[in-house]
Amino acid sequence: MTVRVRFAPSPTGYLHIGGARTALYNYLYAKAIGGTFILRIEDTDLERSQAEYERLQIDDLKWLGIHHDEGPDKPNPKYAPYRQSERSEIYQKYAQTLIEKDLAYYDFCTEEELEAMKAKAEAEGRDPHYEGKWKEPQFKAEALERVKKGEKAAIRFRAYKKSYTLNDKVKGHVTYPEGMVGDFVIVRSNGLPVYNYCCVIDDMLMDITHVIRGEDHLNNTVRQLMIYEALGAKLPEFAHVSLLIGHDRQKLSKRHGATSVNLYRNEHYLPEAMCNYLCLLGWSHPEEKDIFDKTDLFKVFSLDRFSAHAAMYDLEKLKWVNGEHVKKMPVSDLIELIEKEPESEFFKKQSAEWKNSCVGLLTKYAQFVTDFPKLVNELILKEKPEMTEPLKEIMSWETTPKIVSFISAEVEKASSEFVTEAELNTWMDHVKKEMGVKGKPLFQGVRAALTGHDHGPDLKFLIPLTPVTVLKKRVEHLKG
RNA sequence: GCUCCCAUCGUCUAGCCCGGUCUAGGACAUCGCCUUUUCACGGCGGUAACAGGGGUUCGAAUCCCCUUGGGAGUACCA
Repeated sequence: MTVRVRFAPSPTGYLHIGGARTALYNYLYAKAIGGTFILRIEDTDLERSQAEYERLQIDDLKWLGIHHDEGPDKPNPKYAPYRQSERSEIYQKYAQTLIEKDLAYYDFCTEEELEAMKAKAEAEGRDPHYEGKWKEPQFKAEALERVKKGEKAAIRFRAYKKSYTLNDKVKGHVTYPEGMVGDFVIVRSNGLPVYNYCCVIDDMLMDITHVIRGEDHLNNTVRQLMIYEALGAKLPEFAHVSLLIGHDRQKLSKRHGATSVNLYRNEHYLPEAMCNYLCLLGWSHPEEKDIFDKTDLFKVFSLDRFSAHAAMYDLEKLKWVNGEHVKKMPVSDLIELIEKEPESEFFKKQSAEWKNSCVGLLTKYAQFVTDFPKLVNELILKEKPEMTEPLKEIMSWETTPKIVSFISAEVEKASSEFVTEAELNTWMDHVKKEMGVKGKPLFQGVRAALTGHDHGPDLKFLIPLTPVTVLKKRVEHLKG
């Protein structure tokens, strides 16, 4: 039997970091084992669901390189449709069967009655389980009659009075004691089914073999276990992955800042880096690697390397992972990405040789693709760098003004667009031999004259990348 | 409140299932050193953890119990 896994988001907002991680785990498992990855849309909460979010989430998934084999846009006739809002008849049909078998019943209680019941139970120290009259068999005929007349009623599942044990792939044996949940609603009075119910119907009908999802569903699983039992359906394997938490150790949510994938996408993080980092939160590589790509994961991903405790989302490490992926990327790919960045007009106009050399030099300093245009602007194109304290210090040395006027004259003489490394060496040699300056005053002086900075990348690579026109302006600026 | 889950460096984690090889390994961050005629890059190294208490055992990070702490769920949300 082939493995079938699913990611089932609710289109109530942007794709969340945590959702992306869950989707990734499902996707990786399917790929690693030769299974099928299904995307199902859980839009039964009509008030909060929006079609636009479905599109946006699928788009973010695509960006991350998490591609589904089946879904609303790629239906397999055997399992379609993939939106819960389009599966109402199916849920209704099964609900009817459950009622016929007395495994569920209609409930006409109003919200107020329910709340009163709950308050009373709490006051008496009992679990707030449903104790309305409609669960009694003698009211079944009346209920059926009222429904036939068109009266609205919720459908409630008759919870089994027994304990359950789940053998979870991450948590091990989880025991749900008897009476943990009371009779719960599976279909709302407006006719729409509820998550814990349609989730089971769909997983059953879609032949889902492994349910990989967040730990926030762990307690709910007992309800689902009951429905599986009532339906006589085969249980899938469950893997409840630990939650992602923020710096306050609370479940990661909007108030923790950037938690939606599109934000990182907008900031031009590399999708491979996002996947790499997300995968690392709660899962470990068998060889203890920190940096890897999907091709590697397809070979080694398995469900037995999850950690059971929550993982704190740490932007610092994400940034580092992104930097590692930037460094790993082929130069030609990197150039292509840099050219898509805003403010890279100058970069685009340069020769292939210049670009290669530039990327080769700046990669060490860049953690993001967006850093390249910034570094080019700062290190190569800036004509009037600020007079910083360390720079003032260098200017105060008695040798520096002499170096500056020498360099100034040389730069004025230069006729080509760029200075070559050989030319730069000649200048350095001159300062060294004719002016008798060496060591720190030599290098720092030349650096100050040509870059207007006290630090930065190696001069012999940096200066040949800098237009002579810029060099001229810098020396002028420094002298003035 | 009740129920469930969890507990190794500041953070992500390896080790735990199958006790000894763990004076607990790696990574991020942090600090220091080296190299570099400058500045970097880089290299090397340091600080830093088995929540606490009981058992079991010749021996426990690893098995059991309790305490504490954290998280989640407890909806006609998903």
